[in-house]
Amino acid sequence: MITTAGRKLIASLNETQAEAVSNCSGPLLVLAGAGSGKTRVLTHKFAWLVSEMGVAPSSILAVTFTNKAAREMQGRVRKLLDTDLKGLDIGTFHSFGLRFLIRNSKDLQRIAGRKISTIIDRSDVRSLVKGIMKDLDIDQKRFEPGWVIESISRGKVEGDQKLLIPRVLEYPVDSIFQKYQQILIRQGSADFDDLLVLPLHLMLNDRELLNRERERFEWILVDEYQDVNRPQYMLLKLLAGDDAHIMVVGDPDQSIYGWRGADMNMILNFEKDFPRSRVVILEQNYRSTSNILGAANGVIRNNSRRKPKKLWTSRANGEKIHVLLARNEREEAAFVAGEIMRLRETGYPFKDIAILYRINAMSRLYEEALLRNDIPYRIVRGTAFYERREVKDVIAFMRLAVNPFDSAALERIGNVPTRGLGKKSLEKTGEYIDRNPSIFAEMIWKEISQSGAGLAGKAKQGVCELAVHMGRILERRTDIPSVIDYIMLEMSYEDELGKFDPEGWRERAENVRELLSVITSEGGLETMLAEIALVTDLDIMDEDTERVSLMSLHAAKGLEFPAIFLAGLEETIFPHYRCMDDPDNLEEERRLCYVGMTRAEERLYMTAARSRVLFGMTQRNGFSRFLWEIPDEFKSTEDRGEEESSFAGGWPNRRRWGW
DNA sequence: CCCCGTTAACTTTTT
DNA sequence: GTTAACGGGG
Repeated sequence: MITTAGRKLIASLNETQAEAVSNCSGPLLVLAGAGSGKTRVLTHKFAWLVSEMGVAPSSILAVTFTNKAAREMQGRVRKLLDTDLKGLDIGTFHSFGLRFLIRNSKDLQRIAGRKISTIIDRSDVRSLVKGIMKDLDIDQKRFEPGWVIESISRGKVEGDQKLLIPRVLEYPVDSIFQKYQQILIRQGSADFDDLLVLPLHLMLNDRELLNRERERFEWILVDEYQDVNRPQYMLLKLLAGDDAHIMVVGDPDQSIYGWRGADMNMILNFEKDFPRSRVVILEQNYRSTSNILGAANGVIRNNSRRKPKKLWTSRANGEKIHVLLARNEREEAAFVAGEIMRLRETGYPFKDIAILYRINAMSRLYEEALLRNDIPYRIVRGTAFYERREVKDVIAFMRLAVNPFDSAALERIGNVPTRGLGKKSLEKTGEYIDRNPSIFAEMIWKEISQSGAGLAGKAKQGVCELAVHMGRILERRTDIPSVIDYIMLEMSYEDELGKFDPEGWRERAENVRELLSVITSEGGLETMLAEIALVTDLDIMDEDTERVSLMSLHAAKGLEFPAIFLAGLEETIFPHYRCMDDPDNLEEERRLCYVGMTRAEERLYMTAARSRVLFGMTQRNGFSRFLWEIPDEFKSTEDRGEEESSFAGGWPNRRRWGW
């Protein structure tokens, strides 16, 4: 029996969407092609569960990949249910993990002997690993820190979560890992992987805890299932239990995070993993014109490992894909800017337009072209907003205040503004803190402000001052705006910004204030610090401003724009040279291209340059194979031809031959 | 011990 | 063009 409310919920859906929403009899896999209404299905499912199945909203766990997706889902669910629901558990895997660890912190201490006060991000991990490598005398040229970090992460993620030991590692990663882990535990910090692995560890070792968590969630909804990695999968499996009230939504063709450990097999094997499961395939695309869809299908068709799926649309053909083969990257960028102006005249506001590229290093080129044409833009870096120096500094002040054992924070801002604490003194201070018998931050800072941490002279004075400041921050811990004021004014960090960056300090100070708008200040300093690490640039982008968006293809996942420029379509850039040797990686690149193309609703431009100056070198790499994979019927190619050789003198790094 | 200049190296994608 | 590491002067 379906209620009126239920009928209303379903009325706006097509047949397969409705099937996905109303079928609650067992595990459900929704294969949702690009633009087929996947978020719609998720939100309606949520509402259906509440209004038709009588499930309490708080016992539905909904996980997404970005905070932005979570927020959007939350908003749409609220609207559908037309209530002011509290306790909606919609968030990212990582924020779920974090909240899990917070609410089970006693068990975390008991079972794993760990306490989480800080989440460390990529750059923290980087400096930590580099420091360790230095200590262990490991050549950073032979073993790139980036590679080491990746190996550590892989080791952790693919390890034995019950025993909490990594996969077998080789020298030198094994010894670095050990030290790394030791430091994390001592500092009371967790990396991103810990947020997934530690909850698993707890549930695998404590039956009662597992049951408690299982009972919490009657239903589980998962977005972007094609991008889950092993611990995420295990988490879901464990929480779902035998009766498996779970619906996952995803598209294998949009799996683009394999390099980060995402495993497409999870979605390909769903039916085997979850017995008695059903599959619903959404193939009608509501987003793009049929030319765009045809072109995208033409590209993705070249992948061998996929579930065949034929997306279709009832929309008109629309314009053909405009392929531009430019002479050089400057011409390409100028074309993009010019075309944007033209589009605007034909009725596309700037906010409907996006430029996508494979590597962030390319953003500057298009940025400059837009600047020259007075086109407003914003760059969306997928990376953490708080990786901006000023934001990071301010957070480091707070982190250190709350957690004196956070040596990364100490090193970062112990001497900011300068107070006579050099590298050596900071090191000594760190050691002194580690030896401190107290575990309470207040007492540690108080003690140091009197003792001077065993230092002498100027350094002693400096460390006392630092400790006093830290104490003051703690006193304000429930009032975050006042903490920020204290740091900016009393600790004269604002002056410091002015010294460091005389032109941009105003904007930087503004960024710090922006921090306040991102965070929920209830819950005080500690909660905020934990959550802030999970907030990215993407999450604070304001959609309504009249600006063109610039972002990497990865950052564009889940977004859509009426007009899209896909730039830099040249071999070794896209596909990227580090992905070209291995067929699996190449297929991921192709999926990335597919993702990019299907972001477009009406207009799609794909541009390439015969020669490109990148990283200070002129390269001629040939046009991307993806361009040739687009069937001719869907594209119109504009070839600007060869560069005139008489201008060859203008190329400083031009190779002598090779083309 | 700190600061500032220089040089050198290096550039995928990110929760 | 950019940031990180290094070395010499204060």
